[in-house]
Amino acid sequence: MDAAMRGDARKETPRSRLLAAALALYSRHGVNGTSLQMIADRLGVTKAAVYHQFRSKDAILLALLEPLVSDMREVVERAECERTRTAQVESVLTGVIDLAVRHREVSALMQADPAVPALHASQSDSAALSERIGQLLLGPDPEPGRLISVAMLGSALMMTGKNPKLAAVEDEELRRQMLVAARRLLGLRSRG
Amino acid sequence: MDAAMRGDARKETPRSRLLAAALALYSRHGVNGTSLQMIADRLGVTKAAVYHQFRSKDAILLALLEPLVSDMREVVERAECERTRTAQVESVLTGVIDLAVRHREVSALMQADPAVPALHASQSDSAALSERIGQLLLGPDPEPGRLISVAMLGSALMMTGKNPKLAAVEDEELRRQMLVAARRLLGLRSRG
DNA sequence: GTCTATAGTCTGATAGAC
DNA sequence: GTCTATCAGACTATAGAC
Repeated sequence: MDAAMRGDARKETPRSRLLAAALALYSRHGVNGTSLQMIADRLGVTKAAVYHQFRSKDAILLALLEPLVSDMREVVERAECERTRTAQVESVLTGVIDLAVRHREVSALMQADPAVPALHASQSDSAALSERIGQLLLGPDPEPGRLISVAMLGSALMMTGKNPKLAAVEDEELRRQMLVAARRLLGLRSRG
Repeated sequence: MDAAMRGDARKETPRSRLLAAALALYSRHGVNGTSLQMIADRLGVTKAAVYHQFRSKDAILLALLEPLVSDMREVVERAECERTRTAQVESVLTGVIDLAVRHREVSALMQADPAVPALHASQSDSAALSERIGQLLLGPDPEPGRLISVAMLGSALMMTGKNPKLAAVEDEELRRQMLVAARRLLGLRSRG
């Protein structure tokens, strides 16, 4: 794999440092509550230096969301290939929990920040992926109770990683416990 | 009860209309994504007319949160008076679900909007109430699994009401189903 | 890649007439 | 209670020197 690196995970570049700073500020103050000046100040540079890396503020948000959206698409498509309802639910549940844990902050941002739907009105639609995840968990003709359980699960999975009390919990532990709790919430038996 | 009305529920006043407009905009665009001009436009008046009702933008948000914060305090204080752990959990769970359903939009705002913690740094602290709710649900020396279940429950309860798929569900139905789901999530037996 | 400087717009908030 | 008019400051974004 060469210099074309995906997302922000590869190496310490000016771009990746900028994305990390932006994510921290977006998480705390929201996208609309964060100015380019704040991002520049945190990096110790000027606004113009920020604009050298990204052509607009939207582009920064898009770059932050892209790895998560990409992974979401993969999870959804894999789950939709399963042939039994049970296997679909199992696949999407483990997949989404894995996402939510690996991309803790970005998940909460995508779920809760009003700037995200405003942005994706024109871009690769995260809302459509969330919708497909919901459908996979709901199945056909869901009862009201199921509808409500799935709605609760959606918020819980995407927002929980942001909880400061869980900051010290390691990924594997968090993933395992969230899966157990999610199964209880949906009324699934634990896997033997 | 005379003209001194609490919150926004009492009657159709200019003030209550303004709060309703602000809540709708805050829910969709976030507090920081909503300008006073947008609120004024929605009411068909000018910004100056808005400033006649509220001395600042913060004051509008504070007025929106006040009824929820007040009800939260009542729920927490009542639950803390219970003498057994089981009764405490039962009390806080039913109380919070009732809140979250009655104040659907405001609950999501309080839980997720970055403007709320920024505001309550100086005002009657909703964060402290959320903390006490968490403590009541956790109990002393919680295991990691319990910690994570309660974190998930917190997000789920406060955010679920905002879900557009549940907009048509009536309060009583939503309350009942959320209680059942919350009990499953926490591993409590359903009440006979 | 980073800077200074600035354009043009919108922001929250105020003053004062009606 | 609502208006017009205005303020000072912050905002995103651009231009061009180094």
